[in-house]
Amino acid sequence: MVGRRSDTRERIQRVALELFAEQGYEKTSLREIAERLDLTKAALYYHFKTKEDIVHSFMSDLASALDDLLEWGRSHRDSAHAREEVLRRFSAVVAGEYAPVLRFMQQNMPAMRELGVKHAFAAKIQELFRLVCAGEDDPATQLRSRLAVVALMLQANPMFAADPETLPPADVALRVALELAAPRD
Amino acid sequence: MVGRRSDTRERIQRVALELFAEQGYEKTSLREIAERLDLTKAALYYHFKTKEDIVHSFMSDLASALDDLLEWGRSHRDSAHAREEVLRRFSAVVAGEYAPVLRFMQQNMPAMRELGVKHAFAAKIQELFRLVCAGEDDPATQLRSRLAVVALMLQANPMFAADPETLPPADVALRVALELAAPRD
DNA sequence: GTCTATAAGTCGATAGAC
DNA sequence: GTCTATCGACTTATAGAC
Repeated sequence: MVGRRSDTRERIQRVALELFAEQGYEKTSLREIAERLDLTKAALYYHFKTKEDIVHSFMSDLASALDDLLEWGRSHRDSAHAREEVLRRFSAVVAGEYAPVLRFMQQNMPAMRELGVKHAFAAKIQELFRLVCAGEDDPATQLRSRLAVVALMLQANPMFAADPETLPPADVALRVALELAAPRD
Repeated sequence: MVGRRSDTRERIQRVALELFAEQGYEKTSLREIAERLDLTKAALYYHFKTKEDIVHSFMSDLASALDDLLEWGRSHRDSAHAREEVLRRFSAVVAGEYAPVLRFMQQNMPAMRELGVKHAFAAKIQELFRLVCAGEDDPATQLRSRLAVVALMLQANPMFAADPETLPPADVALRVALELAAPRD
């Protein structure tokens, strides 16, 4: 609030995220983002140094949220309850305010690679896998643990919804994820 | 074999598929594809009318394979054994010769939408979901059925592999998919 | 079938006025 | 903070020689 003369910067972020996810990063031009906001390209360049900079701005927010999550997970290792809580918190991240960012990523993997943000994100997801599978080395158990995480991420992807128009409720995805990560009997 | 003067057309398809999956459809120029094959752009235009045409050429091959699969599934409805066989055949498709096409799709969803091939593919996946979940309407059961399909599709996506460099063996993915689609006890 | 050359357009980014 | 105007570097696609 303090010192904020206008919200143009955040409006650019929101519109860019939406268009990048819908049409793809490369296919979305700065001209199109500017037109949507009744601005010119030059105005965009006042708020962001480059087109890539817009992506970095919201990717670093997500990275911080994931780092907090992983830090909590690391400090509560080797507890079944903690593994469940990690899934719960991850579900809250991907279904909450960061859902548009998750959607952008799933729709723009090649762009993420070129912008140099894919590797860092992949590393965080890999650590999440390790926290959830908790040292189990049976390949099937590991795959189920990864699917638990995927079940939550897929909430941001309309393609895999039951009804293509309506994403499944977050609590269903969380319940299925928890049972996938639970030890077999 | 008969009538094939050269294999240039297939070499273009293979290289384009690889580059599209790696760098993205928009980011890959016809110049780059031509250079990789020691050809010129103009030579590409002899074999394909447009850049979009290259994509359509391998997407229609995959569509035929999926249509065969769905046709078989429709004619063997309401049998648990048939539902398992559908998953087995789908696994063979996505882990076999069509794996590069699946990988292209997962990396280029926005491009697929714009090329007008996304909707047809999404419809086939939705029908596959319906065949696998076999009329169950419990949301959790439906989500598990979708995850069975996703477990198989993810074989084409290195991001979700246990070891980022090595995709999990197809038989593990199939086994987990089968148990996800099986009725609960 | 493959080439050279070029048309026609879009893009990201910058300079400088206000 | 936002504008107009522009630059240079691409891109897809075509024409026509060989």
